Amino acid sequence: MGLDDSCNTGLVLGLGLSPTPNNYNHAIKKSSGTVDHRLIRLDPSLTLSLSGESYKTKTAAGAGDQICRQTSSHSGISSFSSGRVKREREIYGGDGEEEAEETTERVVCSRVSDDHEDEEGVSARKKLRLTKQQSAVLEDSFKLHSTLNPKQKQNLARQLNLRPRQVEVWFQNRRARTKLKQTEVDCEILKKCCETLTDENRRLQKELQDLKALKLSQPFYMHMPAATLTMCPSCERLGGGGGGAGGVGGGTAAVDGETAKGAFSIVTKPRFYNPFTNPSAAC
DNA sequence: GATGTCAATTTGGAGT
DNA sequence: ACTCCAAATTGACATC
Repeated sequence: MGLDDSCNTGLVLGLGLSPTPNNYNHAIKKSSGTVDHRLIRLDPSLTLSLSGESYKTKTAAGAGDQICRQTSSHSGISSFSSGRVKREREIYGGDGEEEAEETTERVVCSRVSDDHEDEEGVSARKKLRLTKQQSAVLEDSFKLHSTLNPKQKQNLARQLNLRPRQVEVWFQNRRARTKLKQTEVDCEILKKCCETLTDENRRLQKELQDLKALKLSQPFYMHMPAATLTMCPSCERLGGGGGGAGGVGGGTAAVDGETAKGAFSIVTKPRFYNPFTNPSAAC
């Protein structure tokens, strides 16, 4: 609570602008660096390297971790797939190599962030809860860039006394929350749009019915080709209504020049209203 | 105890 | 092979 109460991430809200699973993913990815979804290049250089030696030692530490975790993990069901091993490598080596040796034992067995434990004096089993200050800093950072490059991740981790992996997870979850909220916003907009269109459709249907009723109520002579007298509702000019099913070709010419003499002497063939040549559109 | 929140985990796809 | 990420899920914790 309070963490994402305000979704003021600076994201542009709007239909068609929300990130879809695919373009969102592509928008934030670049070949050799990380870029946020606004395409701001943060750090073009991506240098994450490990020597084989340090990798081995840290992986070995991870093995110890595995045992420890299975007894102290808050979930207790971590499976440690191959992906998990990769994670361990990242957590304990990849980003914070200077403190990896120091923290391996500590982090591995306490499982929960030690700073948290220090602050609140809770057991290692208690779930980590970021402090308000940590959340605030992360939020600020997220406002600047919704993705992190390794350097930024490491800096944040050091600043907040968290593991880089925790920072990374926080950003992942934060992006997920942002997207969820965006989806909700889009859904609301679509709902309103649908309501508007439904109303408009209803109105047009009614208008059509009124026109039909009006047409039926006219005397016989008014049943003469009505389309020849179509009047543009906006400019109130008489239109030719040409191009209809019955009046292809000479229809328009028949109206031109003869209109002033009256409808009866003009039209020789019935003409039908063609919505695609609606005089209104021509105005 | 039902529910919501959130950190953490798992899985799978994409890029290199 | 490796990294990064999104999406789905799990489980601890808070709130009512």
